[in-house]
Amino acid sequence: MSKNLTKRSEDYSKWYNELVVKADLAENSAVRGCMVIKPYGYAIWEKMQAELDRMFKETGHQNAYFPLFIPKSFFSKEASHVDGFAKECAVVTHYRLRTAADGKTIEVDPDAKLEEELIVRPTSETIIWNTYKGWIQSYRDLPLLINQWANVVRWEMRTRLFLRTAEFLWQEGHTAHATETEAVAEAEQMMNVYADFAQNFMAIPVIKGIKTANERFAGAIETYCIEALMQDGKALQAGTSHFLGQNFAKAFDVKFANKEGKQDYVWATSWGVSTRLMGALVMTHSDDNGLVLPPNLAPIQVVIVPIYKGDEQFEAISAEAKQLMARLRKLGITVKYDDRDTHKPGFKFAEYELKGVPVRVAIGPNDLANGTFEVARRDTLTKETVISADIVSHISDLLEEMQAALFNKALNFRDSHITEVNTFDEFKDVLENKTGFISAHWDGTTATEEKIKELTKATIRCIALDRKEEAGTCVYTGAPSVGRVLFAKAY
RNA sequence: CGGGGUGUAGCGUAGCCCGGUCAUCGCGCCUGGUUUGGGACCAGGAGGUCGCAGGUUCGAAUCCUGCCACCCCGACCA
Repeated sequence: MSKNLTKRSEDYSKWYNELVVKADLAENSAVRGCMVIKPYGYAIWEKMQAELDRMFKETGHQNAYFPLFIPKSFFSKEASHVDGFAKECAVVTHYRLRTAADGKTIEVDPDAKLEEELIVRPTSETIIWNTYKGWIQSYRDLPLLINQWANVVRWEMRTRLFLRTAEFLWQEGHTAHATETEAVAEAEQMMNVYADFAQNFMAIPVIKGIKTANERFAGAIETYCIEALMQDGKALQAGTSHFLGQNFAKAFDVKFANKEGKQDYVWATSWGVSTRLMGALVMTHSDDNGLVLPPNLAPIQVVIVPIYKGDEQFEAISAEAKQLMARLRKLGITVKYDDRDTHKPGFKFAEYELKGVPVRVAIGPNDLANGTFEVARRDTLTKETVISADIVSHISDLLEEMQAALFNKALNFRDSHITEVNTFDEFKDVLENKTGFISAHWDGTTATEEKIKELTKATIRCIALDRKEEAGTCVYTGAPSVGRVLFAKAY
């Protein structure tokens, strides 16, 4: 086995793919564009799910589940929505197979053609709003705050593990409100929930902002987003929250009686994050030795590796290891004791580094004699010797410290890759040579945005919510601008 | 869907131009032994319809045609 993964600088894509596969997170399946999420990768996703679900419930949301199939006619009800998704839908046309004339193969039974084709959901706005129509009559039924954990299918031309697969797992929140103000507040709240989750739980710094009209979700009035920066200097949209106005309510005729007894259309939001966050995790923190997991997300937070000669030493070390394991578990820390005698310690060290286990404790005869443990941390790859009396609090503190250290490291990288530019030459130079976000004035037109994209491949990632008001002139056209926006090449 | 590339054992590959002892090598796997503080070593062993289907030929991994899959670049996107 080659000791190092492909150098990031040479080919980041290859590095990423190999890392995902070698860290045992996922692989391409036999089905075009789909992926198999392997147990270790899925365990990370489960941790993310649990935390997000907790945050959704704390903000008053409930989970529900809606059908996988959407009648084609639902889709055509919201015009811009269908425009946005029509080109990437899987469609069910038949409901039965039969044995072919050759008696061996199976073919689609032409007699079993559906009256109306079913779309495999690429997102669930339409089927959900069709359902909400029956649930909402009065302002007393509002707000309706629902989330669903589901899989969706988007027939993408080109796929990439975690970042863009034909089928992916996600959650999608769909809420209905009596007023515009309340719906906008909900969309903003969920963007903040996502930002908190990304930063505090995944240790991924993000920029909160709104999308330009060009980048907006199909059918939305406003799209809020969180944008992250990967180690190769490309941006990744990590989550979105949409204010949908009354577009879907009108399309599906969802009205309610307000306090004055008047009929009005409800106001909507939708918001989602997906298994793409797994890709963000890999591309934000990992290094050439493998995955680097923030302690909050690590399926195994601490691994204990024994170093021994002979059964007697093994027994003594195991006793010590098991005692430490029990004490750590009492604090809610997940620990694995790797007592396999089929692999040498060095092999195990490398293996757990590849998997991104945050803390490794080694116990050998020297430690046994001295009453110490060797503690190694994954992020810095440093080792230190800790005495028995301090070991539990040391590890507990270390996990917290690492969580913060990973965030700060990513934050420093991100902040040092936001560059203000004032000329288009500078824009192109920074984009090609330094990479990252470019903060530049823009005249606010879609035409300019598209022209810049055509010339440089950079898109406007977002208009940051915390940008300062600053008069200037557009970096491309020289027309007046009220503030800077963030450009980047993106995944 | 357009351009480029690849497909040989579980993984990574050599061979293809120039058809014939060519199915190569490394890792992994199995057995035995010695090892164990950073991916062990020695010896022996198992494992392949050379992506699939046709064609050319006495003979095809190698040449031709079609198809499929994957990767990269573009368009699209969470």
